[in-house]
Amino acid sequence: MGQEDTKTPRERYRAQVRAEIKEHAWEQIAAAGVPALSLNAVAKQMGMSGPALYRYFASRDELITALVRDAYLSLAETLRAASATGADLAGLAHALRDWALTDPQRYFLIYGTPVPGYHAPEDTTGISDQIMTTLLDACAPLPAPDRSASPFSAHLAEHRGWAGGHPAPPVALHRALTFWTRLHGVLSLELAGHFTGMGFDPALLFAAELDDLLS
Amino acid sequence: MGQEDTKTPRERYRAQVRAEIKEHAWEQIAAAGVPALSLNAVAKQMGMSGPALYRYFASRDELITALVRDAYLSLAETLRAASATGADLAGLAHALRDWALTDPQRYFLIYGTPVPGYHAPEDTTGISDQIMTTLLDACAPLPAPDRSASPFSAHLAEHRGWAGGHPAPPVALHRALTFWTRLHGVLSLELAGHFTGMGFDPALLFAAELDDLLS
DNA sequence: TGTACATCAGTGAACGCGCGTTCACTGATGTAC
DNA sequence: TGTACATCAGTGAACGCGCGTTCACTGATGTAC
Repeated sequence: MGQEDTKTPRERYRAQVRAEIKEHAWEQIAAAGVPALSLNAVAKQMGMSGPALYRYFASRDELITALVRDAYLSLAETLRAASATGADLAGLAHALRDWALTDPQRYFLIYGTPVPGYHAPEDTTGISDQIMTTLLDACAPLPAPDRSASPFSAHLAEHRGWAGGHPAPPVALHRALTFWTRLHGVLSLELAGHFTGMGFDPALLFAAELDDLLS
Repeated sequence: MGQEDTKTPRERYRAQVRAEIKEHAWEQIAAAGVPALSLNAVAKQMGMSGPALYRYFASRDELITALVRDAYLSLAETLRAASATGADLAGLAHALRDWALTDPQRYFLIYGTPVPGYHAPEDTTGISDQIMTTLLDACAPLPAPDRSASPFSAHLAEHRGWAGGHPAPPVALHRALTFWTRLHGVLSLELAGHFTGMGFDPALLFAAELDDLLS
């Protein structure tokens, strides 16, 4: 029953073409957003005929699902890698910001406007658990904030299912959550261009929010 | 040169049909998002032929632009009305949350994923100025926060163009900005469904963020 | 090493669809005398 | 109050388009003996 651990040339080729398709799909998304993603356009860009792509993705939706999963994985891996090289919470914050600025539409594919009917594939919950674990690991060693434990921290202590059994204290749970929501708040508005023309430096606002999280 | 102040029946009729078109457009957007908005589908829903809508909107883009402006106006008016009835910053926060929960896709039409090419019409900047003024009015009378003035507040003091000449002190500018970004962070993640299955109560998280803003 | 066969990537034609938008028109509503 | 004319809302046909997707096929790549 020994399974072959080396991929056949065909398998390698398939994986490579799949990757190339996703590459071009990302370019299209970056240029005009998800709604403009078209299988035929991707095929044309690759010098192939439209139907050829159906050897690699069963449908447009399956391609998008693969892109969503890849985006999630990329973010989780980016944070995990930063954490592995000794980054603290501030390091994670900047890794997150850099990742988001690299490709705003990739960020929005995860955290942007949801399509009312669509539900993300199930395995993304596992990946966001992994992200949460990385955040909680970075929050746990921090000293408790100035203010005494909030009522919401108490609420979190009783509803910590999302932490996946992580032994972080309530204040760490609270901090990880606000790390997520506050930085998302600043980042998403910045990426969407809502700060342009306002005059201040978005990077400084981000830094200020981060500072507040660490205090 | 006296201009008639009473609208002709035809003008009244036109305004009413325009409103009805937008009404149906909102229903479609609520059901399947902006990309699914189709002039023909709206017309069919109204029992009209497709081309008839071109008497009221020059193109699909112009209809969307009108919807964006209406959404902005609705939010600004909601906050202004709350403020006029004596609401403090906490009152504005809850008015904002209620407004967003009423129609998530309307919220996302303003603050959601941007379409790379598209730029909002210019008059929206005037409306968001109005929103900012309402926020600043509510922030001005609050006592300075515990922590001393942050470096970012100093930065804002020198880059206060977005405040439209409002005489609020730097800490108020900072508070109005974080009011916006933090509540948007919590709200947008909640509306996008990123909290579902996590176990905690999004309303309590919102309240906790608001509490922190007021301290 | 060479031949016979199976696998499978990619093509081209075709389908049905709904989209935004134009155009020439009909018929009702409003205006002027 | 009645007639003649202008305005304009709405229709139906039509255009061109690009989409996702299917299908029967060709030809190259890999496998088995």
